[in-house]
Amino acid sequence: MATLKQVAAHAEVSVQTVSNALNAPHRLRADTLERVNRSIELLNYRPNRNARSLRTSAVELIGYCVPNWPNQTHLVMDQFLHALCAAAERTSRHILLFTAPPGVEGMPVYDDLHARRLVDGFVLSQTETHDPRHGWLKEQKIPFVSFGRVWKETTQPGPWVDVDGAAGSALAVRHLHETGRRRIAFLGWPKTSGLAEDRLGGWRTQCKELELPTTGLTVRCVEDSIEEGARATAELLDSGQEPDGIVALSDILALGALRELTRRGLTPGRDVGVTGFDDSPLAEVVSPGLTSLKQPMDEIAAELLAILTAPSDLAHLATERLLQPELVIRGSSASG
Amino acid sequence: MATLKQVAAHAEVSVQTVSNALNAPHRLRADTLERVNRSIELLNYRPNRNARSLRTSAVELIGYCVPNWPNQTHLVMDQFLHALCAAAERTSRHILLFTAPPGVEGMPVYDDLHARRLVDGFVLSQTETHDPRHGWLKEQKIPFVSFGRVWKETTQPGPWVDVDGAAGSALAVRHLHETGRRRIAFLGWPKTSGLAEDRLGGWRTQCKELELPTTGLTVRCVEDSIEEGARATAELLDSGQEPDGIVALSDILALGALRELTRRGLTPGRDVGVTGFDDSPLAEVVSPGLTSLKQPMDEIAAELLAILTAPSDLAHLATERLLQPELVIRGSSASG
DNA sequence: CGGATGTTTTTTAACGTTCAAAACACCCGT
DNA sequence: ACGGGTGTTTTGAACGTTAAAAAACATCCG
Repeated sequence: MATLKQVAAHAEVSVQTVSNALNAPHRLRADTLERVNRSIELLNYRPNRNARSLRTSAVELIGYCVPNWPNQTHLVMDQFLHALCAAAERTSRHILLFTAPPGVEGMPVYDDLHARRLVDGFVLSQTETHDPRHGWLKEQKIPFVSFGRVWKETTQPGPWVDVDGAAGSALAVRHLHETGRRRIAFLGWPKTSGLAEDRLGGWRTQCKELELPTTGLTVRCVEDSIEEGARATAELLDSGQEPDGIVALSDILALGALRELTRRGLTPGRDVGVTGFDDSPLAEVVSPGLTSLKQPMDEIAAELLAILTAPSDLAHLATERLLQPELVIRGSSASG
Repeated sequence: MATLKQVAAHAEVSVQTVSNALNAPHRLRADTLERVNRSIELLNYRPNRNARSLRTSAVELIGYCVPNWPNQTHLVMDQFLHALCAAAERTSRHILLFTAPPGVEGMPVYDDLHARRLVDGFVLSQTETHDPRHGWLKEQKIPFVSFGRVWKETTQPGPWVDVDGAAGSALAVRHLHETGRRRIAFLGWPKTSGLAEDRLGGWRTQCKELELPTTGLTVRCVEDSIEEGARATAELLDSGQEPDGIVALSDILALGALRELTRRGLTPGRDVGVTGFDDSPLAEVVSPGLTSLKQPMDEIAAELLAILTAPSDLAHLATERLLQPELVIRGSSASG
């Protein structure tokens, strides 16, 4: 494995000159640069990242804790990871995975990774209502950025990127309204989830704006399962509210809605329009296809990395980014 | 951030002694060790991994290419990653993610990561029929281990760990047989997939052994979707073969089967037993729950890491490990 | 007490890179 | 011819660690 020294010897220049050829080529005379580059090419030289990191004390690795507790966002985690990786690579960084217990128990792990210089900073996701990580990391002055707001806190420590769930629900409501629905229900989760409240709020606001009814049109599901979505839908259909549209808080719940509708001989998309959230692989694979709100993963990842890798003198700018989801329309909400 | 030097000064020993306290404590006199450890504790010292890696030329990072092409195993990717991470950490290693184009196009990326010393080696997954990576990496003498065999090759370059798909199918068939089914069908994929042939073979062999019929009881689905699974199931039901059990090659296809059965007024689990593959999160969340073959992720990850981190003098031992899937029984195969 | 033996600790020299400063080369105007 | 600038290249030191060798220190035994 060639080193700078060997390249330098081959090109008959000093070691530093080769280093400059790579990191500050404008400093070299054109002919020297070319000669050095030829030697680099010829010897198939690649800089040793450990030596570089030791010297510059920047490892260009970003830690991401791979979640293991069961959760709704798992179905799109691979999309997120891929986007995150790709975005990192665009700034010549990489993602380092690790596991940590949830909550404050996990903090030593974050601390350790940073202290041993395995990572420069962290991307947090799976943000929870009283997530202790943000405050702790900020206090330790460890760089991080959060995918997802810490809900119910008036001001959140540190930078974040999130998707506007309220706007997403509103988008779904408008779409169902445009396709002729007038009694649009919402399948949600208990109040404890900030995410759920956000999406619910968007549904309510948009319904009000369009002068659509909301009372009796919301059901809270106790867990994120197809079964529970079906049960909630049944409850809705039996309540006499006669919904002709259903905005579900997750694709899984929406799948439950589809199943219950089908079971009752109703045709999703024709009789009742249904939308889900997150545009998981399932949405495409189910029949009729499930209309769903796609999170702009590439944009999210790009923003996360932009914030994390911003030079520290700009670190105060634009550290809170609320991105818009996109409605992917499929058969489940075909014109009614 | 404390360094060895500072700890050494504090404990009034040489730098090397502190290093030894961490890497070869048996070499120190008990009282010295204790004194050094106190200083380490007090100064909250953590070794700088870059400096260590530079010196020892081992980074203790393992590369894993995050797949982006649509594929059946995505639904359990998060489980796999979590298991892999945890296994890596048990040997004080970590997983580094990267993206690369599929096939031979991606080889420069692997090469680069290794040459720049970002990783010690690789875990490959998403193994394809004519996967060029294995041969290439072996030729380059870059350490790797494959999750999944390269199919249709008599001898595969390099070590691998895989799950015995044939045994899995056989397990499903035996289970359906034990619960009273006698006409067990198989929902598969086209012949081009080695994985599909493996699982199909297991079904056929086990059926023969139990003297169950096989002719006319297999359908090949052209893609891995619920729709296609339902279509195939319909085809099966219309063929006059009257299957009372269905072994599906994936959870998604099995879901299609469940849907088609329900649509026809048949009760999955009572009238027809259905099993899927991979025990994705869906299997649990659907109703009735889907009986499915769980891949032993923790064991897989542990084996992958054991092979990858084996001292090179043992590298020839046990580098091919075929693990057994486990049948997770749920409502879809309740006693007939 | 002197040496042999074994244990513990220190010294020296790397690993491969980049930073800061110094050295060198060249051109220009006076 | 000389001082000053500008552009290019080299020198020396440092980043924090560990391997190998050397040195220092104990211990034991005859």
